[in-house]
Amino acid sequence: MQQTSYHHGDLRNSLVSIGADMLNEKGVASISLREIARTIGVGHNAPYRHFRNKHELLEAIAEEGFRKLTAKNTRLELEFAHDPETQLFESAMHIVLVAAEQPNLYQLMFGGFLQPIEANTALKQAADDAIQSLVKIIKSGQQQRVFVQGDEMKLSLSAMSMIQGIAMMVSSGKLRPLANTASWSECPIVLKGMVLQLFDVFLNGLKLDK
Amino acid sequence: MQQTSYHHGDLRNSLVSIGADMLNEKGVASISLREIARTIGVGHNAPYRHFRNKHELLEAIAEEGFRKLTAKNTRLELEFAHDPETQLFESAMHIVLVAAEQPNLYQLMFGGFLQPIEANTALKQAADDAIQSLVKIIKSGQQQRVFVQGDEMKLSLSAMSMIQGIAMMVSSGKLRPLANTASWSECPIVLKGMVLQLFDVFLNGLKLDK
DNA sequence: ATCCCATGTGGGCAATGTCCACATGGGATA
DNA sequence: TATCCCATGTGGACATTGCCCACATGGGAT
Repeated sequence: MQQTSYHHGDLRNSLVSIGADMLNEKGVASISLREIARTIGVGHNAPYRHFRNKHELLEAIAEEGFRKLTAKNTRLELEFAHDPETQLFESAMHIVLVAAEQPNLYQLMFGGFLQPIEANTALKQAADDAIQSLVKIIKSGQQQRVFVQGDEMKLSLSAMSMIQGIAMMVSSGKLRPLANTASWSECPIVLKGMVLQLFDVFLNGLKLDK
Repeated sequence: MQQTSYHHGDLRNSLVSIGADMLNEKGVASISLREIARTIGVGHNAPYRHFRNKHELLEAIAEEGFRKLTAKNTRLELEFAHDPETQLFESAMHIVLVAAEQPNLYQLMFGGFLQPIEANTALKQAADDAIQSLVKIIKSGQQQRVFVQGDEMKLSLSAMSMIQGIAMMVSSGKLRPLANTASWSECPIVLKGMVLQLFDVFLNGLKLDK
C-alpha cells in the first residue's frame, strides 16, 4: 500500500477504495481525508489533486456503490430473464444485504448526507441508472403480465419504497436480529425470511392473478 | 436568546432547540457544538455540563423528534378511532411531511448516523415507542377486521418499510418534485398524491376484502 | 535531450471537539 | 439570616481536521 516512487500512479482509485473501507469501519462522521492519505502513505494534500474537497471524495465513493448496484441488477435481469418476480426479489435481497454488510456505504448512498443540490452530475447519473435498472424490472414484469398493469412509475415507486424501507431500517439499526445479536451480516437467513415476508404482503397487491 | 445572568437557567433545552434549528439549516455534517453555544450566547464549554459530547446532543435532538412522532400517532389514534386505514394514512403522511420539511432531522432520526450500539437507552426507548405507536395502529386495524389477519409483526414490518421508504427517498432527495422544483415543502399536494398511490398499491394486499 | 504540467510535498491557518483548572451564585442547611 | 457547596458556567490549551499556499518531482510529448 506504501508507494515507493514520488508519484503514486493510481491514487484516485486508492482514495476511493481505502476511503470506502474506512467509511465502513468508522462511519461517515469519523472519516478523515488526512487519515486516508496517511493510510495510503501519501501527503495530506495529495487527495486535493483528485478531489476538490472531502465531499467530492465521498461522492465518488457513493458513485462507485451505485455503479455496482446497477451492474448487479443488470446481471439479475439476464439471469432470470423470464421471471420478473425473482428478479425483483433478488434485487431487493441484494440491496438489503448491502445495507446489512456495509451499512455506512448504504447510508452514504441512500441517506441524505450528500445533499442532491450539491451532488455532481456523475453521482446523480449513477444513482439514476441504479434506479432505472429497478424500474426496468418492473416494466418487464408488466410486459410479461406478471405484475398488474397501470402506471409503471406508481408501481416502481411502491416497490422501491418497500425495498428502501427495509434496507434503511436494517442499515440504521432500527430493525435488529432477535436477542440483540451483534450484526445482521451474521444471520443472512433471517434477513431473507424478512424480505420474503415483505414480498408476500406486497406482491399480493402487485401480482396480476389473485 | 442572550442570557444576562451567569447561569442560563434552561441551557439543556436551549441546546436541543437551537441545535435542532441549526441541524435543519446546515445538515448534520456542518453542525458545530461551539457555534450552537455561540448562538445561545454561552461559553464553548457550557454544553459539556449537559452532554458528554456532541454525539449525545445529537441523540437528544433525535429523541425529541421521536417523542413528537409518538405524540402525533397517539393523537391520530384517538381522532380516527374507528378508521384504522385513515389512521395509517395520516400517520404515514405525517412522517413524510417531516421528511420533506425537516429532512435533516428525519435523517438523524431514521438514518444510520447515530449508531444504535452507541445509542443511549433513552433514545432507544423513544424510538421504540414511536415504532410501537405505529404497530398499535396495525393491530387495531386487525382487531377491527379492516386489515388481513396474520402475524402482526409481518404486517407492521411491511407497512413501516413502505412508509420509511418514501419518507427516506423524499428526505434524501432521491425523489424530487417534477421539474427539479426547489423543495418538497412547497408542494405538499404532490406529496399527498404520492402517498395515496403507495397506499393504493399497498393496501390491496393488506385489506381484508377484495 | 528538453521541457512542461499533472501530480506530489510541506508549512500554515482557522475552526472544531474535548480536556483542564477556575469562577459564580442559588438553594439547602445551620 | 448567614454560610457553604456543587451544579453550572468560564477561559485557556491541545491535537486534529479541511483547505489554502508556494514549491518539488518526474514521466511523456515534443
